[in-house]
Amino acid sequence: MKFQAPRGTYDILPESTPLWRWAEATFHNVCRLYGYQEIRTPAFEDTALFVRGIGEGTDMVSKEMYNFEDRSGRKLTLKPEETAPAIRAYLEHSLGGPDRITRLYYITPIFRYERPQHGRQRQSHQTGVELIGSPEPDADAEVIELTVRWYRELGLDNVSVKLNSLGMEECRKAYWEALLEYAAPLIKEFKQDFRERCERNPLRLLDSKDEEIQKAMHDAPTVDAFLETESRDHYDAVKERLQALNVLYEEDTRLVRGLDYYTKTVFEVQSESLGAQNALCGGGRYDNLIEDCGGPATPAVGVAMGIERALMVLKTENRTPNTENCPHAFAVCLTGRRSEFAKVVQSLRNAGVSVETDPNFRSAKSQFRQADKSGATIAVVIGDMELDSDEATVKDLQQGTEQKIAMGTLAQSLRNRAVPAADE
RNA sequence: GCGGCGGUAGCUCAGUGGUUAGAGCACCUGACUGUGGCUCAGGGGGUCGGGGGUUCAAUUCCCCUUCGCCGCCCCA
Repeated sequence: MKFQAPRGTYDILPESTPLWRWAEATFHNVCRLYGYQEIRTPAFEDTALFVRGIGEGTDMVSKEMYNFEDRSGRKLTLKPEETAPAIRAYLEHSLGGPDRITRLYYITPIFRYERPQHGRQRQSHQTGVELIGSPEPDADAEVIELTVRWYRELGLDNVSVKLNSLGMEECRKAYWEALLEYAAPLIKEFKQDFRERCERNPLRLLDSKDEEIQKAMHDAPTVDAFLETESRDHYDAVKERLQALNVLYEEDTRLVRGLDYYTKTVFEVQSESLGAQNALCGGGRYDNLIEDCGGPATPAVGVAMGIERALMVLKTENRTPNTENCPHAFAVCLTGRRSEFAKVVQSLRNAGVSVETDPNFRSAKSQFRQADKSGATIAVVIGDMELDSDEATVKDLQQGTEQKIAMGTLAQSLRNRAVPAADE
């Protein structure tokens, strides 16, 4: 085999596309319940958009981006996330304003140059929403509740949200310093690369999986002590709203997200069935991003959910729904008069009956075998006999029974037996 | 980017330093000159991931590479 999908990419084959369409359809429906409108943006953007939006020091920007130059030297990047592009489009087309509420949602591939492993690809797919224009805790709660609702619709009904508040810039700075101060005596013993990471973002000290570091940081100061009143009140109100809505959450003062733009609320949903890549989604408030992208100061909150990871959990928990996509009828051709056969099939399709055929016109046995395997519930037999008598032979593939039906009423008769069409 | 494990048919996997590399499932054909699922008989399909080395001889041993998996980092 000469060609294969590039490293970290993979094909979604016909056996699983119905599952994907189902997952996406549930997301479209959930978003509609809240009045979110879909947005689709290009696969690539100016590199600077991500550097600005996500933060220069983040791993995502410093080592995970697919950067390239086009023929005229423009610096471009395959999008590693959708929030920055969505905000760019929002500003570029004036979809809202600081005094208006704008609700956007998306389903998109994203690209990150990482070492692939289970649950982590170089191209993956995310659903997500952005609620723009509200500083209120009710907006945070809406986004979190929407997230949980999608998981529930997918059949993951016991997800628990990890919740934290990072506060605003001032308090974050103070907290960073306190953290570094606490860790100063320990930090010398850490490995070089980890030390550097801590200098870029001391919050990294908190969520390391290294046991030594975890032990050392056990008694480290936590953010909540540093939250200024406004963030404190906001955080309390978010929790109160979630309680009112019966959304389960766990406070986690160690919850840190890898993107610089978050302010105040951050949240994540995790699953044990995922292994090391245990995050199902990540989100939070980003009150400064829009201004940083050149727009007017506008508060916003959003979430991004990994489609692969949601499907992985369904799979490991054996809860994938039955989403097969079968033709309704299989037309068996037992005549050399192929044009006449083709016209019968066409008339059925014109009437909305899905019909599969064997373009190779193999033996009757073979065509019935194919009909069986296609999943069709009905075989329509068209041979010389049928064409001459103007009556099709219709076989029920489950029962094995046959009957003659006049060509004129064939389509109507098949439609009456039709299973409900797959929702599109 | 770092460390560890792996790659034999479309899929799941046997196998051996030495003739034409196997099984199950899947696929195709036939047993019925126009009838599927069950059964039976036959058939197609593999550069043993790729390259190099050791050897009289490599799918098997060694090195490199590629892809996957696990962990770290990080994240969806």
